[in-house]
Amino acid sequence: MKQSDEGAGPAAPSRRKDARRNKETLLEAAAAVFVTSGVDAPVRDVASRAGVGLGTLYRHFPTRADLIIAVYRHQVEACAEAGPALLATAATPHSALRQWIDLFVDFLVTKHGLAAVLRSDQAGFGALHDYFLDRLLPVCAELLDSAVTAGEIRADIDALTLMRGVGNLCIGAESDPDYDARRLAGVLVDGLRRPD
Amino acid sequence: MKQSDEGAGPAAPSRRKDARRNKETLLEAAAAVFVTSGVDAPVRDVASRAGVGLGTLYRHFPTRADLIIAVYRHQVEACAEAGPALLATAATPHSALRQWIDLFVDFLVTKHGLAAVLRSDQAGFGALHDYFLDRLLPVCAELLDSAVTAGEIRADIDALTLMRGVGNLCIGAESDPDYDARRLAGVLVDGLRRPD
DNA sequence: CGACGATACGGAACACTGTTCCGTTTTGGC
DNA sequence: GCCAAAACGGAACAGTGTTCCGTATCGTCG
Repeated sequence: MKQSDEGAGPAAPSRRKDARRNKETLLEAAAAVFVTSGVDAPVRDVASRAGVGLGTLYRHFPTRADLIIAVYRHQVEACAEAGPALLATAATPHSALRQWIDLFVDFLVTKHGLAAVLRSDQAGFGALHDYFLDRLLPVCAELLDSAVTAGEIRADIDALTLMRGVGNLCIGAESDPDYDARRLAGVLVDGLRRPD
Repeated sequence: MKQSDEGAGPAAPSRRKDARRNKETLLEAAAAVFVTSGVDAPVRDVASRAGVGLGTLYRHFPTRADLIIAVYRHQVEACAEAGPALLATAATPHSALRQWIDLFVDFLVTKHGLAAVLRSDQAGFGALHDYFLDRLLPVCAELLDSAVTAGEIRADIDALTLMRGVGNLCIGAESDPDYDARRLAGVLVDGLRRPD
């Protein structure tokens, strides 16, 4: 309902060897191109780097967002799993929240243009936005709730607003050494503390 | 050196009546189109709404950024002038800073897509970015310095980082009622307070 | 081993941008 | 009224994402 391969299982790999190989090649090419040219790199660059035609790329990844999701899925999963872990090990819920936000910011800041495209309303990027939210919002909400329940922070900021805010703070951070998104995110999380 | 009409005086208006009229018409058309379709609206929409050709538009506003700057110049000026005024009337420098940030956020949030394009690295938008910074950064720096000097806030966030952060927080705020950029900016400014 | 249908491939073609260019039209001074 | 300078209009160019379909390849089945 949300995406092609989310509705009915893990999307059985093709029976054809060339198809499987091309998909793998495309993922590697995309990862390489994203590192050097950012996630906004022309689709043609990815296809040609992989040595395949545009049609092939689009069959495997119907939209640009699907390609980006596939490339970064592992890291998003890792970030999602880190939430509960931090909650268990950190001194306080607020500390866990702060550390988790740091993780999230580091992830975004090291992917050229990801934060920007994450927020984009451009057609076709909705899937990307949705994926991140589906996967990470519950994690953020749990951390936030814990901190609120512990009385450490104010209760008038919801998880969605916080995540979008932090994501927005990361936009452009990778291309400007004078802009310190990490510190800014830290200030934001500081600002959540109960005004008292 | 920076822009067409900034280097050598206020850019003498054309001696031809049709040229002056078209420029005015274009500004009105642009303002109208920006309100309904955002500042990302196709240039063609502005030209056709104004009833002129593309060539005419581009002669008056060599780049899209010039058009946007011209449309919002008044409001940017007003925001810039509000800085010293707030510093003089507010109870504390931090309060003045907060109120000024509120003004800035309100301005950005009410202009569809302005915050996004302000931050954009797209070719041709540098002028827009530079204009905002030239005009508002000194104002922000003064407010920030006053608050730091008064010992109200931490000193490790510079004006550029703060402005870009606040600008980023506003991205997408106009198209999502669940995202409260104003409140988030308030939290950020709260977070600037000396941790003590 | 040799068809043969399903599957996947490649890249030309399309739609939609911003921007440039230049032949044509309009204007204002003489 | 004439004419050079200025401005106009929109076709044409360049760079995107995306679609489409004729062709090539693969895996199976006889």
